[in-house]
Amino acid sequence: MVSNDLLKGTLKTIVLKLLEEKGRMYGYEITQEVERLTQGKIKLTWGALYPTLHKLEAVHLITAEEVSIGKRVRKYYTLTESGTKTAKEKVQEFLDFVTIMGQILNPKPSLNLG
Amino acid sequence: MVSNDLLKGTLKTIVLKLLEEKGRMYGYEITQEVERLTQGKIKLTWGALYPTLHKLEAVHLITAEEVSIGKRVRKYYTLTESGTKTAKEKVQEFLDFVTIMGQILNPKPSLNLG
DNA sequence: TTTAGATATATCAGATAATTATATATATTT
DNA sequence: AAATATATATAATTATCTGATATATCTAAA
Repeated sequence: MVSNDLLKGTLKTIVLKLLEEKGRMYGYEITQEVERLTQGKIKLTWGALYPTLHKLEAVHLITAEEVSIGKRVRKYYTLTESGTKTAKEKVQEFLDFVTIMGQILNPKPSLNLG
Repeated sequence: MVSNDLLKGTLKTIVLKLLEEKGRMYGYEITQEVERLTQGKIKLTWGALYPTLHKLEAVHLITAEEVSIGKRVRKYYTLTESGTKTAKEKVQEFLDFVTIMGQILNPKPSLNLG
């Protein structure tokens, strides 16, 4: 498992990036996808994820759409236009952060973008 | 400037790593060195640094030594044995974290360790 | 000489954000 | 029938950072 401390501040970046990739996701799906992509090394907690989704919705970076699945209601989230822009910015911000941390932690880090 | 959010959780890692490199440092010196190494992109605040130093001292990862410089008292910090071990662990933990984040953020990140 | 800026440590109030626990409810598998 | 997986949500607690404030010394310039 990844140290929780390090994850702080990356939750929004993760959510926005996944939505950018997948187009449309609901909360539970996001936690599952993160677990899958990281081989279980990152597990998002609901207590962190749902408040974050609501916050992102409140500032119009994502929009919610309720879909009935049988008797259950599922909330699908999609990026808004500004959300798409922010997603890119956040990812770049993270890459910059890693580069700068590398200057402190010594190993010359190179991030090969695809 | 690096997003403050991302810095959360890395302060201990930064402090321990710098002490490992330099052997002996005082608080103000640490903030200066971080600014220098990152070209001013990371500025530690005293409100975060000093509590962290006190905390690290409390759990015996570092020891403090007061040195008189003229009329001024300066507190030099040094890694303990377990502090040295923890420093290495924390750095590795960060490198692992970056690798895992890369699996979410897409670009295949490679960290070339010096 | 006095004053501004750099050096130096420290704490506190407030804000932010994550963890853990808890609540609720349906669907599926055993 | 019970357990597990699916699904969303909130509250209390804890951790940690920011920004403000306080205090004091040293040094260089006006």
